[in-house]
Amino acid sequence: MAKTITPDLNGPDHFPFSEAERKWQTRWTQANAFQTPTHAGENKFYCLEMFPYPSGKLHMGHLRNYAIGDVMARYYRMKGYNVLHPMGFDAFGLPAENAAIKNKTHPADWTFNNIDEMVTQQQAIGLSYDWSRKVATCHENYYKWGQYLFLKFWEKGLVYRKEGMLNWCPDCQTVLANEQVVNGVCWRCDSTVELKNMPQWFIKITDYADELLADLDKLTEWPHKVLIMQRNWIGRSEGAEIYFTVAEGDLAGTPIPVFTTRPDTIFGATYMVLAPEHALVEKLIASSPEKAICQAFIKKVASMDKADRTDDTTKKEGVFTGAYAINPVNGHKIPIWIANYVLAEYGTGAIMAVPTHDQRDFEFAKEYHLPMILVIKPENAPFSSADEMSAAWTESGLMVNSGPFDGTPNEEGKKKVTEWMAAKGIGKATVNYRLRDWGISRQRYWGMPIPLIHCETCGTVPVPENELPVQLPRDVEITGEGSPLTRHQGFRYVPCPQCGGPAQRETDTIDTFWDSSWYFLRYIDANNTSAPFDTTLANEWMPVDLYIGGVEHAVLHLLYSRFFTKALRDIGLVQCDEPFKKLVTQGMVTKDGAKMSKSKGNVVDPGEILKKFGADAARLFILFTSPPERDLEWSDEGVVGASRFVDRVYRLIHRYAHAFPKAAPDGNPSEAALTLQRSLHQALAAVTRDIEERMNLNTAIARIMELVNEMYRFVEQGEIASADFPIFKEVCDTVMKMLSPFAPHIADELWERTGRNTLIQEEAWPVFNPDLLVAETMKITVQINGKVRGSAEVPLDADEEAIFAKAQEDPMVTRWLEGKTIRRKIYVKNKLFNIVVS
RNA sequence: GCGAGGGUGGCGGAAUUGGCAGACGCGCUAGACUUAGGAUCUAGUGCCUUGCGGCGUGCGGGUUCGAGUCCCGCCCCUCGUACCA
Repeated sequence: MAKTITPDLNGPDHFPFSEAERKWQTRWTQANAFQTPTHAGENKFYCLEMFPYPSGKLHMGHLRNYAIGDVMARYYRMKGYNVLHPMGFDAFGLPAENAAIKNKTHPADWTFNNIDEMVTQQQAIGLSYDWSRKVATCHENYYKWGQYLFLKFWEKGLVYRKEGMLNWCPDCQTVLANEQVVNGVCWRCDSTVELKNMPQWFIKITDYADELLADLDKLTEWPHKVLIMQRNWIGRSEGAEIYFTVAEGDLAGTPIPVFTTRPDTIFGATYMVLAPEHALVEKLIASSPEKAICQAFIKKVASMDKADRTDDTTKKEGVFTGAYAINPVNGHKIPIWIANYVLAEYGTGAIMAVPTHDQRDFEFAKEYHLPMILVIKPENAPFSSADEMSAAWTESGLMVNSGPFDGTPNEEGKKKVTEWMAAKGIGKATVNYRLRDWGISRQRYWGMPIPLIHCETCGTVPVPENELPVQLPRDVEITGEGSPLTRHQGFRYVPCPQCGGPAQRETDTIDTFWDSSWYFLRYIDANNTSAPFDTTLANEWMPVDLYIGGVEHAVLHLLYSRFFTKALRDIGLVQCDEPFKKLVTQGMVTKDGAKMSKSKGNVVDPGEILKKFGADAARLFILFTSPPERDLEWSDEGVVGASRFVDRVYRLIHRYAHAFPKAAPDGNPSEAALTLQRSLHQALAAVTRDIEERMNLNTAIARIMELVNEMYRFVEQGEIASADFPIFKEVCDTVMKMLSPFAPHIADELWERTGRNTLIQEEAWPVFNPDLLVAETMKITVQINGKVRGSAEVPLDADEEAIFAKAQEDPMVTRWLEGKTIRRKIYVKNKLFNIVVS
């Protein structure tokens, strides 16, 4: 009678997750299990999830984001990498001020309380962060260095001040953020929001436009979608600036530059259009008979909010100014119009209109009966003059009616015309960007004070480095109207650092995107008190190897961070050109097909799920249900499935745990055990590849589930032969290890139950044995005319003849071959055998 | 309009380079057990057909021994963007 191992069926049927979570989270903390070494060393992996705004409550999107990051961090730790996996809080911003008004709390108290609550929730998920590196952007120790970097940007000439358009509520007497303008009216008092010109601080991100665009090509591990969004956002277009001039009157000869991407059509410019806000408009209409009509039109356009004005259902409208311009290439006198379809912010705010070759100009010209001249004529054109055109021709063709350029292919003409104009001094080649400089001034309290002082005699003076931080005063009155800092006498009125005379502090705070543009560098050296971060350490750890977050940050945050990195490189603080090597944009978590939101009432609180099913089940479900990049539909039933799986694993291993310590080789293992061992190595190979190469965490989990199902089939009889037990133990141990990045609590719990006194995460990620991946025989699918009709079990690497012979033993195959002539045999090695018959 | 992504069972999703479509999970059906639980276990579960078999990856064509996968032409959905001169 062979010796056997009997299961202990008295153990618990369910994984006691509450106790286990408490126990292991405490142990991990006590052991400093996730503390990252200061230096990156040979093998480093910087794994980062976008830090949250501390609203006080985690939502499913957070859970998903952190679960994905945690699996990757834990996996690479087991692979022997030094893993930097930090967490922090993007803690400045408007909600804190709103809460302050609503609840009569101080923004600082509200924010720090929320941070504490969120940390508690994050810890409850079992996330493996190095908490000693936690940052909060509203903390003095952080924003001191944000101010320091601001001064470095200042020295580098990247900061300037100019008038900028802001949303202004005339009733509240305050500047509003774009988000506070709802359908063109103030969110609080419903009065119509005006655009107001106010001096603001800007950062010269446009200096880096070309590099930001060109280096997108280096980001080979970013989602294609994000690269395209950034490319469009930067919006580079090559073209020409052409100087039209005012034809007559007081302003005669005054240049009106236009930007065009179609210099080849310049001979077809039959009128020009200025944006209603164009600086020259007021002067042009001053003595015009059309003055009143123009002023009414300008007022009408100004009162429209931007969304309405740019809506594609809005009709193109315009009025004649009464003034004329000279087309510099042919001296033609053309009328100057103003119209709603020309934008002040793009190009020069003025266009030359070529109705024959621009659809918008075409429609406008038809509407207002403006002249048209055909200047690009395609071969076999269905029209021979402008009158016959039913739409603008925007494709290629030969230039006509274009003086010296007649007959030139228009693509060639673009360059030739530009050179010709440049030689005559009436135009030049130019590159235009949609990207504009970054306006960073915010007339708010809860943000980083901008470290500048305005002195009547010295002008704008930076706060000396040794006086940083410029502290955000606590004793302020927050009413929601105006900036509290302007009312704070002690903060506002200070002596000039240069001349000692009376001066005023800048009372604007900085855009919170400033804070989030360099936090990944601070994590590297989070407790440094003499610099924002140590450059040597930053060079060791950067770039972030894996950055995970929502796609909603595709342009702003991710563009600003890229810009910051490049600027800091030029300042000499880091070496890398790009901050994030691989970017993963996780999909939304939806319920009933819609994004979870309070207004839709479809919010599922992760806290409830954690309480009910435990952290491991919650993590497994959210990772298993959808691949990271796709949207995830929440299902209450689905999480039950994950919880069942956790219990299944727990029961299976727990029942045999007693035998683990004394497991020893004892005779030859059975065929069934060897098969199980082979499945293990196949699963391990697949899981490793799924995590590391494809980041398909859903299929990785599926493979582990499959293996566990097979283990259950193996132990169906309950007893395991002693000879088989070492293999069974190997399978269990590997399952625990493979599971540990996904479900760390149960992994450590079972690791302990099976007699270990180490943490499972200290184990190396198991390596599969290629020799164990394949069996001695293989099953070849047999097709006849491409349809599966049978199979052939043959020795490994059997040749074609052998397989064909074996295939004919299958009665189904013989039946389908009967009376047919074999035309062809196709063998796909180790996979499939197709017999073509007729 | 433009740009990008996607369309596979009742549902979420698998299918690595063209090679057994539907892994894994949910749900459902039947049964076992029972301290009656959101417990556990067993069997089944794409559609049509009594069976043989046939049909099946948005639609229509094509290439191929073989197509969810490649090519051509459509349709639909989601996201981003929006008069960018």
